[in-house]
Amino acid sequence: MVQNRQLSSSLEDYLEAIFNLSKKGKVARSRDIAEILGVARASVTGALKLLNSKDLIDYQPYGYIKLTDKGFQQAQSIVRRHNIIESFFINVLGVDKQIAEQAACKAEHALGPVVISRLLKFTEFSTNYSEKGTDIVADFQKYCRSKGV
Amino acid sequence: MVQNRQLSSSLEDYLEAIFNLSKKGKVARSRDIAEILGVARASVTGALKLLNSKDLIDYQPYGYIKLTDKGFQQAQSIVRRHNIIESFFINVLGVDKQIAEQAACKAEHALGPVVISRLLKFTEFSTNYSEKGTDIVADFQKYCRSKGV
DNA sequence: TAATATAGTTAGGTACGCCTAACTTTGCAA
DNA sequence: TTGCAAAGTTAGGCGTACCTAACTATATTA
Repeated sequence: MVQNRQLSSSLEDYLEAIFNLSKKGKVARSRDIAEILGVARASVTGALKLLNSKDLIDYQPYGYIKLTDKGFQQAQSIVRRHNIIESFFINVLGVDKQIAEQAACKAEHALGPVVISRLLKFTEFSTNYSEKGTDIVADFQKYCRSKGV
Repeated sequence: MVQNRQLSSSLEDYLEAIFNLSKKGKVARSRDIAEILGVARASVTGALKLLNSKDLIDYQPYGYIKLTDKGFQQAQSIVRRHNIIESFFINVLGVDKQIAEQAACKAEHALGPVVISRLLKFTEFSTNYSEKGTDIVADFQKYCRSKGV
């Protein structure tokens, strides 16, 4: 293990990809990580070494890639952030899933805990509000259409 | 002039800082740019050369720093994005100005035009909505307080 | 089981964005 | 007007995050 300070955006992306691949019952494979992140296989190897040295994955050359407990925790919290943002974009702003996903990938590295927690609350809130006879989301969509967006 | 592809986040920040300094009637000075962005003076020099080569500022060593028309346009659109995001954070999410500013600085490089335009619309919308007897913003604040956020 | 395709690694290189240290230029004050 | 502090530049270096090319290990399949 090497250091504990914040992961770079890039390493967060690798960790997230590993998490998402593992979730599908599959073992995360280097090839797939490269594919998902759009980088060369050699770049994945480098990242795996770093994540390993930070004790976030168990990894040795040509071996399986497995999240450690610590890595799993951290990946979960990254994915959670991602989902909060994506869900806000889709369910409140009404952005297309594909664009929302893409935007969430980038924004998840930019938004701090305060904003994230407010976004979550806002998404909850607008759902609750809908139940009380005032459908914010629907009205916002209407508003957008009326403005030609 | 060298190339026209998208500015890096970093260069956008420099351009934005120059714009903001110029706006205050002041000539943008290297020292101040360094201060605002929290980088060494030498880093500013490097960035100025790049911005100059991209025809976004008029600059020569030891000379004044002035935005070109093209640079001004681009800076304006960067600042506009920034303001849309910051305004949404403050006026809809109810985040503190200081945190909102900071978050907007980062998010402005992450969010694409679709999301930005929706954020703008949403901020407009929630204001309009307030005028019609349903104050979303106030209700959201209440909701947050009730959830202890 | 040997040949071969695929996965993964290593080595070496590039671009970017920052840094420090040492230098030059500029501007102000004695 | 000179001389010193501040502003700005240059040179050189570092870390991150990529890349390609060439290699090694693993898996497949004939």
